[in-house]
Amino acid sequence: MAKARSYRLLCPIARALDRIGDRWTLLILRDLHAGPARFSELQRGLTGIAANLLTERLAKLVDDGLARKADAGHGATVYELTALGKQTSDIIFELAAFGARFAPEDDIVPPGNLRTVATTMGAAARRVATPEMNFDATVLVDGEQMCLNVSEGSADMTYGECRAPDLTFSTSYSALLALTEGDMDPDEFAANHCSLEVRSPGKEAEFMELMSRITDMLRTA
Amino acid sequence: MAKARSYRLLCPIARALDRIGDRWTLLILRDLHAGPARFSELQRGLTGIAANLLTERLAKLVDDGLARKADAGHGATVYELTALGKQTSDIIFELAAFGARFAPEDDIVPPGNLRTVATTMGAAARRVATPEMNFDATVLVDGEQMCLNVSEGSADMTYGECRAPDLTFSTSYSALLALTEGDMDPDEFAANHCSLEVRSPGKEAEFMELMSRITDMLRTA
DNA sequence: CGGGATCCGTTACGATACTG
DNA sequence: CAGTATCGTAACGGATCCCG
Repeated sequence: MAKARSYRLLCPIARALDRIGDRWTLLILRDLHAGPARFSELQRGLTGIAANLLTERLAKLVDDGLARKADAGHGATVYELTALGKQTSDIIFELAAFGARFAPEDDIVPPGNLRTVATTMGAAARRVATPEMNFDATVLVDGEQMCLNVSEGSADMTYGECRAPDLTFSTSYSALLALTEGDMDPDEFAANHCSLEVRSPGKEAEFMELMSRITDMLRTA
Repeated sequence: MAKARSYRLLCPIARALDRIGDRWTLLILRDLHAGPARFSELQRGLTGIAANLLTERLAKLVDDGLARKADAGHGATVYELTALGKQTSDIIFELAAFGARFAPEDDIVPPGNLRTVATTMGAAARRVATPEMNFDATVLVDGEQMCLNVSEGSADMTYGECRAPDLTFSTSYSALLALTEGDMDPDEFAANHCSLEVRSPGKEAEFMELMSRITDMLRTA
């Protein structure tokens, strides 16, 4: 592997950046935080990353112990975070919270999948979940399925199917964006831009409370 | 200004990285978090950044509203963070906390000044200060002076002189490193590798408690 | 078809030299 | 002191090809 450009400075921030500061690396981590993913799935979510760069970045992440290759059956391999890699969650969240302060530019391109949404909401949920909250929910955004598990003050959001959800929440990406950018108020969102199918009665209050805290936290300042 | 490489993705993390994700930018912010700095002071702290890159990055930070040029008197100009730029403090801290998990490599170069120490300790202090703590301290590391202000649960650490410190704390960078890397235990540090000169009696307990919390938080895992 | 490797034009970086 | 100018080198981005 080519010895990448590195700061090699005696500073913890520089040491962190030597591992995750390269172009694309943090966005790859972002998608991996939504759960294990195949090469092509990552490539799709990162709209426009060159294949060789994705290869190179993944190799470095594996080499540094932040990710690993795993067998997903059927001869397919997936990349997933190691325990060390998962510790980047707070960095990812702080970046998302800071980035949420800026309105999107005009000529932006939407990501090829919504792993970014799962990661951002999951990291936010981890910050605002209370010990009393306890549920599993399917979250559908534009038909893409994610699974939110909350228990004992901890939260985890994965891109993909949910096994035994207490409820299913559906909405659209554009409505979520309008909500966090302050272009739509929460009542309007709750009334006309999402739907809730409850399987375990009583859980919907917990869920909506969490959603409200998440969007508060990610609102454009 | 050359239109820099940018992700232009519909994702808050990408929006953040479009502003602060370029090489060197986060390290420049790191040094600016220690207080206003002149061009040459930044250049020294970043050991080896090319002058044109520093120029370019500073221009972009100013353009994006994270920093500004200010008059420091005597015809000197300094760069300083804006309110928006100060909001990167949590990102910086999370990077430092993550980077602290890795031991320094062998062939690293020490920074030209200790602004990195001021920033890292300041960001950590902001996380662990309690509302009961209230003091101003001069911190001397290898003779470089920094000023730590703590009041009402908030904390701020600036590189430079302190006006009316309640106490003066002296130590060396190598001792601090050994402490956070677990190569020296806190008692040994307190006994033989630092000294404390107290001006306002009673404040030293608060200070040492804060120091202990900071090093706990930054200890290599 | 998924998971890369290889090639090549373009852009950014890094070092040094130079200027107001 | 605070940058600008220049230029060789390394990284990126897009495309194409390879292999199971």
